[in-house]
Amino acid sequence: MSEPEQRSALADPTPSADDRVEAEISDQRLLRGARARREIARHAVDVASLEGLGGLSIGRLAGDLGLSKSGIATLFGTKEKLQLAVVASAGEAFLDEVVRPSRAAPRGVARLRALAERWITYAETPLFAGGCFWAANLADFDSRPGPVRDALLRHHADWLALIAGELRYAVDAGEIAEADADLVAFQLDAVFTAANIALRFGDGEAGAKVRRVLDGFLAPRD
Amino acid sequence: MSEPEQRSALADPTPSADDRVEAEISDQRLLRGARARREIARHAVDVASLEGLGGLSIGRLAGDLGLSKSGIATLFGTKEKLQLAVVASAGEAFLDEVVRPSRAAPRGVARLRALAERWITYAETPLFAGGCFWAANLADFDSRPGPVRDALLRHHADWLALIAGELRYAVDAGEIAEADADLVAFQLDAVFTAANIALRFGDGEAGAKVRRVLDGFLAPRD
DNA sequence: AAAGTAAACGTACGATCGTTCGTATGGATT
DNA sequence: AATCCATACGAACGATCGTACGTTTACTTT
Repeated sequence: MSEPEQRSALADPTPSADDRVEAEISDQRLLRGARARREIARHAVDVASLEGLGGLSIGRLAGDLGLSKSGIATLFGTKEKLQLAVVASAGEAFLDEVVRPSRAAPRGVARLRALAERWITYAETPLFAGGCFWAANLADFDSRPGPVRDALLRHHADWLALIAGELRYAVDAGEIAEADADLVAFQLDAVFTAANIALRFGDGEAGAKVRRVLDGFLAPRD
Repeated sequence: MSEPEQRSALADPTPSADDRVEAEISDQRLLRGARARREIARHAVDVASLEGLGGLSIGRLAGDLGLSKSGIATLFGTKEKLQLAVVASAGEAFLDEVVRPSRAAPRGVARLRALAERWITYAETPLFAGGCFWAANLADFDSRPGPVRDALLRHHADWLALIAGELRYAVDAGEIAEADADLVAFQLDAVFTAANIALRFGDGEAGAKVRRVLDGFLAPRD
């Protein structure tokens, strides 16, 4: 199984993690399974962003994808493992859509703005049919202990750490005034999440609100 | 059916709405039904704050309360009506626990602080076993059109309007510097929601974070 | 006293849930 | 060539879901 480990997927470099994994597979059977798992998980992310991870059902997925219920069941073994695969897939997509592109921008304020713009696009686009996958599921699982909750929490912590890190960089570089990076990151994430919900409820100004809040925090120091 | 109407329950005065309704009932049968409905809905709020409104099941409630499934079904007619009753009950509880007590404080900054303190207690206390009922369910239903979504949205809009109103008062009274009340309300609500999730994930400092953010917004003008 | 109505229950329905078993197929290993 | 293994399926399982029907009980109305 090699060892992908779990040290902050959001900070990890290297393009497209599971493509690399698939490239190492020589056995055609395992490759087929890996592809099938990936495709199923990707569709499941859409469903879960709409109905929630808890509302996911194997039968629903089978119907959507024209597969058999038992086929999906054998591929993932158990529903919880399916949910974990869905979380991992959503993490990959988030990495590709939001985090990685922002690395083109220089660290600090510029990268924070890039992250925000990417995030707004990510939340507005029906990439995930139901909006932000994390916002939809963190609340669902916050009172439901288990591996799925842990995985969601881990991603959230990584995301907060990513924002706080850029904020600290911006402070150290003198781009913005001294500030409690963790608290500001907390606020920014809160605004992201609230904007996602506002978007889902038809508030077309949600993106603009995010930009205005961000402007407030990233004002040049004097 | 008299006419309770729906003009911003959060702004409405008068103590304890459904007690008043019950007082007007002379028919013992209807009174019994009203009481039963109320008790079921109250327990369902707890369950829904834990598992979500979507995860609510009549059978589960029947088991918890020692009633029959069909008994509950007849009392509410349909599951959607049950969900609406649960939303209404949660609104009443929120009104009693957070909004009404804060009216003891004078309008403006003082009342905002009172609201925040009340909210922190409300989120920390296992009044609702799973934390903030609204935070748990707004995300669930944001992509699920229907009366339940509308009811949740209505409450959320009332809540935002309540905060924004106090902010405007504080600005007009010269307590705080000029600010976009709607945007600040948006941010405060976002922080409340994020703090609720943080609390659910064991972050003991969530309450402190809310206070620090609030302090930032309520700093005296100059 | 008779008729009517709402609450509460038991039972049953069709549907869907997650999971398991047996089996067939095709690639890998020996 | 024979053996092993992972994918994929059909079928079936026990459980639970929301809902509907019929009946009993208690209270109100006529």
